[in-house]
Amino acid sequence: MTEKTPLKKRSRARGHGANDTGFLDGFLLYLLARASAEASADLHDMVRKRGLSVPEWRVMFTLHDGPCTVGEMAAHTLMQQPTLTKLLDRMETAGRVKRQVDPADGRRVLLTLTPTGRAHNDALMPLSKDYEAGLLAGYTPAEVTALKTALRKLIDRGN
Amino acid sequence: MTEKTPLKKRSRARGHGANDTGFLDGFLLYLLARASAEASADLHDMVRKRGLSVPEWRVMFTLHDGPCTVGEMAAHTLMQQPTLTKLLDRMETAGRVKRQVDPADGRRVLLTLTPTGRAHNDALMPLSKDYEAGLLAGYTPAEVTALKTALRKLIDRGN
DNA sequence: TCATATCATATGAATTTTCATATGAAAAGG
DNA sequence: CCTTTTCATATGAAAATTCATATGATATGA
Repeated sequence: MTEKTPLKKRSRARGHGANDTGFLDGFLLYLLARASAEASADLHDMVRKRGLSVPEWRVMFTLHDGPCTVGEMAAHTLMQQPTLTKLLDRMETAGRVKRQVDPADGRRVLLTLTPTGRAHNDALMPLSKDYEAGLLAGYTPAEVTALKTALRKLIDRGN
Repeated sequence: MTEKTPLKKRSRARGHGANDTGFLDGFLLYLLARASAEASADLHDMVRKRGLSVPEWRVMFTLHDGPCTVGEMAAHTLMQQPTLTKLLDRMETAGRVKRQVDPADGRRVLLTLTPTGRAHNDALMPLSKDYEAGLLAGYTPAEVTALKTALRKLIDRGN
């Protein structure tokens, strides 16, 4: 009877027990991981509702910006290469992406979206933009810029 | 001969092909996920070198701040509950954590560190602090505060 | 131009995670 | 009380991920 509300189930889990003012709460890597997970949760639910897993969606979103090789994709989507290869097998079977050997270098495989994949993507793109806008509603433009700059700095530091 | 350098292998993967100035590079959720992954990578490598998986380490780190239930732990470590239950099975077998039914509520299970677990933890704690200090070296204290505040805001927004 | 080293992706067995659901404990209602 | 509902954790089969390594393509050097 209860309509089943899969969205927003990860809501409480805070405010009691221990773990509220401990070491972790000031630890940058924890804040990053948790902010990333919490901020993405609802969008990820929407993505799954449309029949895509989050890794699949990441792959397709990356391809929106143009084709790339398997290795580049692995780095971009934060996956290990064998994990990605197997995901690509499934996505190729599902008709969402296409693999073709790079004519310039027979070791590389170039990935592109199929029309089907592009359609999925186009449907999700505005959704994602709206979602991000909603997330950032409580911040001033300066704050947003500062946050993104700081994040980019962290990313580059790793490379 | 080459000493094997497992650290810092995820280094290039940027600067060519497409995907350098596309949609993704400005997308907050992408920046968050990637910053989290890149910033943590080397510490995670150190953790694994000491014989812990990253999820195990997260569980133990959380317990450093005090005992908690399985559900609280799942929320804190960003895992699904069945995933955590099975991880706990392994960690209990390995002698790192202890489970005991909450005397106040027979449904809940309270988690604590064993002495062995605590020892691992104590060894990793200073390492983690140093690592974070290194990460934040390029930022002013004000920037650090602003970043952490922004991240906390994102976390709270989800709840 | 052959070895040989290196690089990019694929493969397979073992491990881990997930999804759906079961189990058992407390709360609520009659 | 006794039934029903809700809550917290566990379980089991299926799916995805990982680790180590294989495969096949391209540089490199004698």
